[in-house]
Amino acid sequence: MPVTVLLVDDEPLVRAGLRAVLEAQPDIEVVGEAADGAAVIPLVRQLRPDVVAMDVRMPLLDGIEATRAVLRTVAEPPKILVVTTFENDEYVYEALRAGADGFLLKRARPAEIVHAVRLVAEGESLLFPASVRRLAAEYGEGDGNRAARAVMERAQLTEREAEVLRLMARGLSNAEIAERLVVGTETVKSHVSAVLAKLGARDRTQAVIAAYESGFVAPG
Amino acid sequence: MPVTVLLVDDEPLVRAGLRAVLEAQPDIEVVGEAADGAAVIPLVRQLRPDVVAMDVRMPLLDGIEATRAVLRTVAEPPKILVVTTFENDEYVYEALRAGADGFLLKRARPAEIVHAVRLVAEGESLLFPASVRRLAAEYGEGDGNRAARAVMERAQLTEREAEVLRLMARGLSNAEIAERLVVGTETVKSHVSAVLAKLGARDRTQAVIAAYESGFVAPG
DNA sequence: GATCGTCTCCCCCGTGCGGGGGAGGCTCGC
DNA sequence: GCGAGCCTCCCCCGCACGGGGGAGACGATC
Repeated sequence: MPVTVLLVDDEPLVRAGLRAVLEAQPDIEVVGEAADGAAVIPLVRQLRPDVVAMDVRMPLLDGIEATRAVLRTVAEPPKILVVTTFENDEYVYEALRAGADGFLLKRARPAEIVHAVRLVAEGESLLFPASVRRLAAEYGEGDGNRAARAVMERAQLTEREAEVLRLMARGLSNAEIAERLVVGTETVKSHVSAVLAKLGARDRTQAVIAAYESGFVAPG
Repeated sequence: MPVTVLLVDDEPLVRAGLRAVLEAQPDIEVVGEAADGAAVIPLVRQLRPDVVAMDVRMPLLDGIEATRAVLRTVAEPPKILVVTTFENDEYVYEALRAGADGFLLKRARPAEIVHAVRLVAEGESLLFPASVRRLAAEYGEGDGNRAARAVMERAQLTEREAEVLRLMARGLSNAEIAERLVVGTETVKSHVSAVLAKLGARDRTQAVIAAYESGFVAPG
């Protein structure tokens, strides 16, 4: 059974782009489109998508309000993936507070977009740490950090995973972590993979960046 | 021609350990030992070692004063590698300010110790980022950070290398950095290798940690 | 008793990474 | 003119890493 997606964006071009990227995957199916947040609720009720890819800036009802509305009124709501255009970062953590499961920059590569859809469909919350870093760097203090912190809290790492992430953030290799925790390297690899998936990180470097950006570990 | 090393530590056991580790390498030769900082200067003049591995805490003349004395009085002074026992972190950045080229925890693995000696012998300054992180975590704010910052300043990254490190700290892969800088991936690999060598980092994750710990990049 | 989540360990497999070399072209300063 | 430093690109090579599977043991929860 494929992952079903509903696209919500006021720009037809963006919808077409997302559709092209997602439908290229055999396990993802775009079941509908909407041009405004106001149209989302009936469509969600009718189509029962697994994931809603939702723009934040839209006329009538923006992505944040639409997210709140969906989560408030729909039983077994879909996962909400907030799509942002890079300029409107302050909306991002608002959306996360509203209950969105992750966000994504429009300028992300196709592979990243596909990855994001699959991850939220599986119930993982995510962000791309590098994206947060970029946002934070370009729009003053605070917001990017709050967004990252919000995602880290939502990441729901288990105790063991958090322990592994802390050791990763101290520069240890898998073998060294295994030695430290007195377990096998395969076990460590399992935990590392879980951490990467939950944080939406591609590799251990991005995971460590997320740890710093979110305040999970602090410099100095 | 092998790298020649002078060992300076008041504990014979530590000297014996360092000697065993270093002499196991065909390209490293321990040419002398001293039990106190006061004996260092004549020995340096006589033996002309490439590297002095110096403990910080010693009777009569500590490692910091000994470092200052050597650099002040000897022409073409050797590289100074400060060996610390983990408890005395506040001495570390003092030693770096005094002109030491790097430091090393006694509990480092043999391979790391050898690596450190080779690096400083080649003229690179270094530290082990994970070690700094550890120090900083265990002894409040400031000191570890200052030590890391001092090393980062001493690392003398070129403009290009600094640019590459910034992109590494945003989670980009070598291929992505190459794309961004409009150069080949082999070029990026060269820069990355240079950054790792200068920072004494084993992999890109440790380099990013060093970047955060030193304030080279800042979270939020 | 059955289910779920966590922690543990195992397999295969591709590839990005990093070490080890080398080399040409460029600018700058001596 | 000549070297030093930097940037660029190339080769070979081993390995840690990470994806994608699966599976057993344990405790908590239902």
